[in-house]
Amino acid sequence: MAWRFSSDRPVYLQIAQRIQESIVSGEYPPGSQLPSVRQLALEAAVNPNTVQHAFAELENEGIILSKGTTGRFVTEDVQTLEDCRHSMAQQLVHRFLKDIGQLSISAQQAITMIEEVKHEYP
Amino acid sequence: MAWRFSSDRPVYLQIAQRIQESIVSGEYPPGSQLPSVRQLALEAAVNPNTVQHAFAELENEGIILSKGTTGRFVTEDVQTLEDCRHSMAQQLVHRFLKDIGQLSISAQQAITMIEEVKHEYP
Amino acid sequence: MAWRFSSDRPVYLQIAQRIQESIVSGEYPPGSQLPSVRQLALEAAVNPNTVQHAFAELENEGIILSKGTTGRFVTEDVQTLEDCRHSMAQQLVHRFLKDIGQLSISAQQAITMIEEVKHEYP
Amino acid sequence: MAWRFSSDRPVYLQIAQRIQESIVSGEYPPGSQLPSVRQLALEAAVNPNTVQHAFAELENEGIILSKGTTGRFVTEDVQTLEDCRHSMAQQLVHRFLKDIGQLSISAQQAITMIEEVKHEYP
DNA sequence: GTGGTCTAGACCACT
DNA sequence: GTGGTCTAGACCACG
Repeated sequence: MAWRFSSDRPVYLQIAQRIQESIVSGEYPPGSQLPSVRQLALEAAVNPNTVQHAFAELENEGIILSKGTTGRFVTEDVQTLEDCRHSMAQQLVHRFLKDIGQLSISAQQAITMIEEVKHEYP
Repeated sequence: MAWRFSSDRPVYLQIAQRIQESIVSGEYPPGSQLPSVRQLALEAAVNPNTVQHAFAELENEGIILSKGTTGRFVTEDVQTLEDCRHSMAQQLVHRFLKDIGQLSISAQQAITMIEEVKHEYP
Repeated sequence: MAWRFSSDRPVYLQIAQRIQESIVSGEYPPGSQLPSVRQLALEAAVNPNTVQHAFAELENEGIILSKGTTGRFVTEDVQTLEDCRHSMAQQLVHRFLKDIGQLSISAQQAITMIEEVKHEYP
Repeated sequence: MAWRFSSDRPVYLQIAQRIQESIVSGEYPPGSQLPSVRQLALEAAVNPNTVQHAFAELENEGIILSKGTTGRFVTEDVQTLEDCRHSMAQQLVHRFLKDIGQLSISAQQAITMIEEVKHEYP
């Protein structure tokens, strides 16, 4: 079944991000093989070129690498993956503080709100 | 200039949310008049019916009210607005904790990350 | 008139290299505008997508940047350009020493040969 | 496995050059027999006539000679081989100085760069 | 069957 | 007119 894409960002970036999320969340461990371009294209219901573009993006960031005709693999460089995870997290934090700031809620107040519900999260 | 809408939710809800954000952020103070359906429809480049639908949604939540042919106004009931602001904030908090949790980052760690950057936010 | 491409490397890389050479040689000074994708595609007699790919490569290296719909420009960061020039030169040096080494000529002998003809070069 | 040829020069010249390189690099010593036309044609995946043409070129330069039906042999005239090696080397030197000159690097600077890395080469 | 490259042509937004 | 994105489909080299 086709994936859902929002229309405000390029599809290839959304695909790249989904793959990236799958990688940092451990779905594809370091060194493991990723789905093929064609398979992902089928799954996401987009053109193979679009998936290629997405992979190129991730290869550029160094978190995946292409082994010629064998397929694409998650990097085994755990440090790179860790850096990636950290930068994604920081991005989420900044976006959160910006969004909640527009509701006139300070970072300190946000922390308080998190304290109140944090028991619901691991 | 047409607004940008993501394709995964009804446009009228996205419009409603934007108006709601404008209200709780103080752009439209309590008791103030909102733009007309036609003006908003023009601005967002959507059908006036869609804006109408969005307004109905907000009226339903009680944060705006229609004064017949005079136009639509933000409620003067500060408590309602405050409730709305609070629920929006809580929604942001939960979504944030869910998203960052997928990066294997606990709520406590999230707080630590916020502490580190909170000086950048008011 | 169509450019000439060797068949042993991707066309988009050859285009990227030609542009890069034009930039470091000063044909396109720092901050200057580059030809448009379509114009280059016409000139090189290739598909616009191929030129796009070439530009993306250079943008990736940071020596050019895209100003939205205004066009593409050479970076004004002279240091980046200098780094680029230096790395290209080193690449030439290594390839030269490798090639001439296959003729059983040592680096020292190569230097001697250059000394003998260097008056012909500025 | 077919050889790779660039499309900007006649294939027979490219084959001639490869053979020439193999000879001056010592792969085929003075007086030794060269592979047959048919074998080379197979190896390079080209028409035997093309290889014939390449051999004629080298025969013309005097670095190989045909012994009737026995096959083709590298000349035993070491001086001819030496001349050939020298002219190939000079060609490399001139091309190197031209290329690196386009990066605004003088012959003298080129020598300096070679000095810095020459320990990596025999 | 894999990734990679390239073409042809389309649509979009305007940084 | 610009860059950017996307589709559809083709060919290649590699094992």
